[in-house]
Amino acid sequence: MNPTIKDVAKKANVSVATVSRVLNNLPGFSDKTKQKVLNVIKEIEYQPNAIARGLINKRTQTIGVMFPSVSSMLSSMILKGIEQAAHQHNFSVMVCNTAGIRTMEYLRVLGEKQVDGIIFTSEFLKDEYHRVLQSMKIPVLLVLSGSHSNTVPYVIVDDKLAAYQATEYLIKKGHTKIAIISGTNEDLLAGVLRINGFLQALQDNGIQHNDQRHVIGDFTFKSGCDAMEILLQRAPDTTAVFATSDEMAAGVLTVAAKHGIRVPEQLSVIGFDNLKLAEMVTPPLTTVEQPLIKMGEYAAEKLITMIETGKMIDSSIMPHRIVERQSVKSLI
Amino acid sequence: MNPTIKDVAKKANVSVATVSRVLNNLPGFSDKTKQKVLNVIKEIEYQPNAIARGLINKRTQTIGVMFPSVSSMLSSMILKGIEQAAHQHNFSVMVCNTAGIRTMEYLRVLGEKQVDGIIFTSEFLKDEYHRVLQSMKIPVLLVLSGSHSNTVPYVIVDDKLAAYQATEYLIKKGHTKIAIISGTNEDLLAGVLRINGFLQALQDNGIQHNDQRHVIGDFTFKSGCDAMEILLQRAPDTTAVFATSDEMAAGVLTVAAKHGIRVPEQLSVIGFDNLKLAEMVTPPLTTVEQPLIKMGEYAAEKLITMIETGKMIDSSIMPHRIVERQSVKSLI
DNA sequence: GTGAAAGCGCTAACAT
DNA sequence: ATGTTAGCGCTTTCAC
Repeated sequence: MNPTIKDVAKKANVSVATVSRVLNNLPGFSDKTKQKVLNVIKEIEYQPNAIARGLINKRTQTIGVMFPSVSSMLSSMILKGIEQAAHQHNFSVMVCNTAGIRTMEYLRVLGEKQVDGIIFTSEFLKDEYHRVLQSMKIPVLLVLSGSHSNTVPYVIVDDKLAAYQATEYLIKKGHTKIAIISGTNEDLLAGVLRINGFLQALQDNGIQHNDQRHVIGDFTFKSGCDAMEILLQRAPDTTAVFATSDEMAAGVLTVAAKHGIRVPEQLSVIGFDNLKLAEMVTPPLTTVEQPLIKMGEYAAEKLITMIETGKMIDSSIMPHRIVERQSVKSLI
Repeated sequence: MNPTIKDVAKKANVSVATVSRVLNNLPGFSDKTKQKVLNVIKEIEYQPNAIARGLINKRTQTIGVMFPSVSSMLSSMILKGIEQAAHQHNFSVMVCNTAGIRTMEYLRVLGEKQVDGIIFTSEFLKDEYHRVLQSMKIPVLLVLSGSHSNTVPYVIVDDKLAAYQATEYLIKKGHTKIAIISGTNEDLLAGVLRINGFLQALQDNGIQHNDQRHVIGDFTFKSGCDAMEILLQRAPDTTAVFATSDEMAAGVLTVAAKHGIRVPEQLSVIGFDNLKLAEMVTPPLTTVEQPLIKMGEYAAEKLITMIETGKMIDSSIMPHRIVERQSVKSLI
């Protein structure tokens, strides 16, 4: 059996209360007792039991993080940020790969495990989830996602503006035959918002949008490939494509290469996310950066603030920026 | 306050013991009491408190996973497998991003949090770590890593054989001027073993190795780029390169493109890992696959077996295979 | 088949 | 400054 607080109390000839006091730095012990206790702790290699602590404190110092897909490059960046910040504040993180389906089950598990808060990523917070989250009475934060409720704070970038600027970037380089490979309109954030930003930029610059230049994907590489094949059929005179995820942009690159279309000479492409992938493809991808690690850090910090103060915090829009690499050519 | 077992006992007019019995399906209650209890549970939305359970059962149903880098594509694949299997067996997973430095600290945290077992990935298990792990008296499993101890089971691929076969693959395609971009010799697994496999294959096929064709990297994209630049200086007549990670292989591709060297026409390249990245680069990368998700799943299952049975399990070598894509050209 | 009670390892009154 | 004690929410003897 591992030594308990009783063992150190006994060996140090003090009460468990005193040991607890020095352990938690509460007032009420002399320097000599402190030393005595500390020595015993070291000697018998005592480690406090966080489970016992949690039972009484009603705090487990752990947060749960839900991802639809842990293994995506996007998720792992966010996770990195979350983990970093959480650890700094003495919290641990439990990961849940919902695969977009086991969400309710995980919510139950996290509830039973008494996590102090939950971060929800990349998946719209359905009302169904929101309800159980409310009954759990713990803080929740959304990263790269939204909800119908205005009581759940989120951390996102301004998707519409970012898409607007990406499109404008292409326009400023002299492109007018611009295509978009986007998510669906049902996707309330990364879907519609980016489409709208794109459309708006075209309109503001007096460019007529041609629906043949809009293909729907699902943010994955595969869907980017498929979308590009379709685009090549429908609008072969396109000179630039805005793919609303780097993975899809990589698909565009792959299919372009397959068809002997040179990027950026014959076709310009701009992505979205700035994953590590973006600099690994050929040519390196110009893209809209979402500060994913920062967003994760920020989210964890905000969540922990909510946990510790019990107060709501505001949602935040994080800054995006265009990272210029070599996949866009200027026509002028 | 959340309802406790007492609340359901009271409301169902039974003792807490009985509630506990039906909760855990222990013998000793009639069908009617069971129904009564179950109804109350549903009615007041009672959820057992896993923390209280853990305190008494000495089992938290959670495992800790240590990664030197959570955000690497390799780690996230393994994590996906671990998470999947863990969840299936009713375990949760706590992730720890050691960044190769906070390991000892995390070990302490995991100990205090009373995790039931630990999976250690991609980082050699130093004796220092091993000692504290032993004092924790919980099962440990290594994935893609090793230790000096033979009491810690691991899950790996046969790195030497895999490297041998990758090299042989190149040789069979008629290549003789083969370079390797590898990890260091200090890296006891992915480092030396792959180098040795490479060397052995050359030797077995009567090909003289030229040290100018060996450049050291650290498995990252950046190091692959740097290594490729060096290689181009030192041995420009190389016709094929074996990069012992896909990320480094991607670096080779990038630098080759920058120098106008066409792959695979002028230079063949084979990678290692088969990350998603491998099919996203241009040209799609021929590579040695490590079944990362499977390895994660397998590791979690084995660890859980150890936790539940208290018995040691054997180490396992998982099958690798060469995935042929388009980065290698046959010279014959 | 069911209940009373002890206790897991700790913290937090409340005494002294 | 330090000790005693009552729980936190649960499981598990041991009675009945």
